[in-house]
Amino acid sequence: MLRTHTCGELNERNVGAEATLCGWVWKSRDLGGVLFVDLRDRYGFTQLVVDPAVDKELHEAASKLKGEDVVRVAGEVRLRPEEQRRDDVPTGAVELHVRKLEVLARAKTPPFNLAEEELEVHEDLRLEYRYLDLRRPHMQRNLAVRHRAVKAIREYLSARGFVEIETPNLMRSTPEGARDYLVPSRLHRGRFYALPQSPQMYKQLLMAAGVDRYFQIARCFRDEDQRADRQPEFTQLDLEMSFAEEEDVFDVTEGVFAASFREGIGVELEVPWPRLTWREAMSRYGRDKPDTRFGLEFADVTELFKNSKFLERGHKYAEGAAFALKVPGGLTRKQLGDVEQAVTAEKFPGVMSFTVGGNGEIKGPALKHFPGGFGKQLLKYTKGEEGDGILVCAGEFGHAANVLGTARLKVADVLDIKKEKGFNFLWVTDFPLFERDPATGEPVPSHHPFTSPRLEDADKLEAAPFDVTSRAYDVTVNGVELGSGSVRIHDAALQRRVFKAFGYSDEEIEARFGFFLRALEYGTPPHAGIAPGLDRWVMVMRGERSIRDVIAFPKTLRASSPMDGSPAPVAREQLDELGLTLKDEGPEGK
RNA sequence: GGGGCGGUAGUUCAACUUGGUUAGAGCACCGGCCUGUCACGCCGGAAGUUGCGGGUUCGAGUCCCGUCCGCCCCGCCA
Repeated sequence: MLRTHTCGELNERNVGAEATLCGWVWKSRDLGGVLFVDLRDRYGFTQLVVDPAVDKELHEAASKLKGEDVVRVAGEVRLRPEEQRRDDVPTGAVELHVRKLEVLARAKTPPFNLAEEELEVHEDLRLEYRYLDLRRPHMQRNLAVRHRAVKAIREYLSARGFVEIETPNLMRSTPEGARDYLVPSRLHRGRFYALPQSPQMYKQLLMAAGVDRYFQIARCFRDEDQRADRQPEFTQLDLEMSFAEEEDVFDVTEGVFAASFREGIGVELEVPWPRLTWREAMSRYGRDKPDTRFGLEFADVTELFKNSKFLERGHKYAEGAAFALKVPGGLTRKQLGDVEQAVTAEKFPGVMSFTVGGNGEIKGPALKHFPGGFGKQLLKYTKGEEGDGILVCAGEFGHAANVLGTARLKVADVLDIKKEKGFNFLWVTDFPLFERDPATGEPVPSHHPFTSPRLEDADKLEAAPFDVTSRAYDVTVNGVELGSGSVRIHDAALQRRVFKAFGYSDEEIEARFGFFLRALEYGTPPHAGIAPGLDRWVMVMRGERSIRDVIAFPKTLRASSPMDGSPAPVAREQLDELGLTLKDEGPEGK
């Protein structure tokens, strides 16, 4: 190695020793005589001292160093003068008095300032020069935490008998679900592979293969519109267990998260995690991924709206419900305006706003729509007190809950009560197998078709699909959905019925899933699993707002890469070889 | 597909509300001074197709239209 130590390593114990360091010039302070240079690498930074009185030539060379030059320096480790020691960095007590300097690589002036700790640079610029962006200590830490988390995951699962197995990245396209990324085949003209949206069927086939306990740090691809927490390619911890039920998956998942938080950021998670049924989550928080770091729970006031028009409007197919959200101390006019704006973005139904006046009198413009006893009842349900605000939303169950859920999050936002109060992990269970299309009333699957219904509900699959509860579960933390899983169907006949209930014809079932059903006919054990998204996982660990900050080379929201210019046009010959012609060249032409 | 925010010096921002002479500041960069700094300090300098195209106007960074790029949200993500 060109170095004897890293830049984060030297401390009091090395005083008097000779050391050779390699690293990037970070910040330098030229006092005219003595020159200080902070030399940085992945491990930290060390202050170099160059004294012209010791070596004039060396000092001259050192004073020409610029930010991001890569150098190798050798010298003696000395204690800093007493009053100049820093205890906020591990190397703060010492400095290296340079005797030899070698420039390994010169750097052009970087396009943005790497000495700034904050990430506040236009993101397209950060992505274009990602290798510079990643040099910053903050990003180095993100990469390191991710590595430690993955290492802990592998160790934890391996110790519990899980086997890591790779599954194909070139597979058959399945038009349902997310849009596939397609890969044309050269050897089979006109045919295409798809990149996996998840290894779902493969891992179930591994259960059929007797693997018993499988996991994979799996790359997944979905060609859908992006968000701060969604990338075209992302990583899941995919795992599956045979002869297992919900409790077994919960136990392993809690264990693997606890291990990763311990190893990754030194945080001890409390397990087991609380559980909420989907219905409870919706009725109390208006989300299937509730942020429980603050209260603001709903009161169910459906009873007050019985026989009212509010429950009939906009939900001719589904069950109506009404919820109330008490805001202790109320909201200012501006805060209420912000909340209302957040809610109207979701269109209907609206949120009614009331306030509690002196001697328990309810006030609000919507009051005129209700009979006299309404106010008193509302107060009773919400336990409102003088000065409180009460927001109410009534309509179809899911919509009303969701709209008030949006209001709840905005209220927490404007009152600034979210903060960072640890990690509130939560299981959400008992999802309905089908949701209702609000426009048509038709059943639409709320999970993938391999999710087992509760066996006692299986009879209702055809007659009353909305009454079927699935054995699906989500793991969420602080309002972020980290992953979902389920007990799977392992019986071919039941799987066939569910495919049909999902609306597939016999022909479609055979063409797309025939091989899979066949596997189920050869003795597939009961099995269950889960697939938490690793990017969000690490994002939450690091308190980042975007998964882009925990991915080394992410794409922009438009799925492009400013650094390498992908996606890019390809040569005509490449298309010819694949038997492809373009209908048009796209907006960029060529 | 829809809505919102943004794009001004290498960079982070100001000037835009109310159109008006030469578009400013911090950091970075270049030059000079400075021997214990750690956001070193002081003096000076260079640095701009105001994303791009069009329009209105005597005059546009500023107003209007279009377009590109980035970010945030809705739809979408079985």
